[in-house]
Amino acid sequence: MKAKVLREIYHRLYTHFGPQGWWPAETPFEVCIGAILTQNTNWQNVERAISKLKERDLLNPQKLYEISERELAELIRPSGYYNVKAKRLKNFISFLVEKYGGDLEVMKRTDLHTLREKLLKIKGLGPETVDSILLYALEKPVFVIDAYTYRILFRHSLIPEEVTYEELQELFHSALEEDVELFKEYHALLVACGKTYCKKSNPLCEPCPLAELK
DNA sequence: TGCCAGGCCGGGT
DNA sequence: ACCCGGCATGGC
Repeated sequence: MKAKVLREIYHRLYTHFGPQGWWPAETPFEVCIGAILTQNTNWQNVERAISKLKERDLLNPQKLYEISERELAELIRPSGYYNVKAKRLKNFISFLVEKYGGDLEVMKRTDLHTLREKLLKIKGLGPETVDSILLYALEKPVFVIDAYTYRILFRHSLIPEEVTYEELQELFHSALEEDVELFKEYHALLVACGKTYCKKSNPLCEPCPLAELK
């Protein structure tokens, strides 16, 4: 029932927006950094911050491990919340360097469920950030839920207002084939739809590519 | 100009 | 177990 609607939404969005080819980053490590920097923040601002790190050739685990938190905060300033985010980046990078030698390939080999639990314990990483890292940097079959996912489904009366992250994620997991590329593309399409139409400032979602869902 | 953006934490009930 | 203020920049 609901599973069919979720597949229908995917096809509608794919037809409307075309392939998204997410995540916009050159390396898996860059995905991790972007996932933290984009917390409640416009992607354009994140790009500025990442450019600063690239300019100085600092976009790798070892360099960011060695740099001071103050200096890091200054570099990522354009992304907003730069003090808290510098701390959050440091927390993640320390974990990566100290437990996995700074190697995402090594991290990738550890059991998915326990890895997710460990990442969630890092201060500053919540479910969306962790799942973005798992899906887009580590290629794990985990569906990412974000504000757009919630808003789009809610506006189409497909979920109750109080639905939790885990419940919503379970909805997608049970409705879809366990396919990393599908999960990546679907989430990216929801973001595209949210940015273009399903905005707070456009409460009626006009013109909505998902109009008259059955 | 004010509102918004691909969250999450910590302190208070 | 919730609820809510705080965190901050840049674009529209």
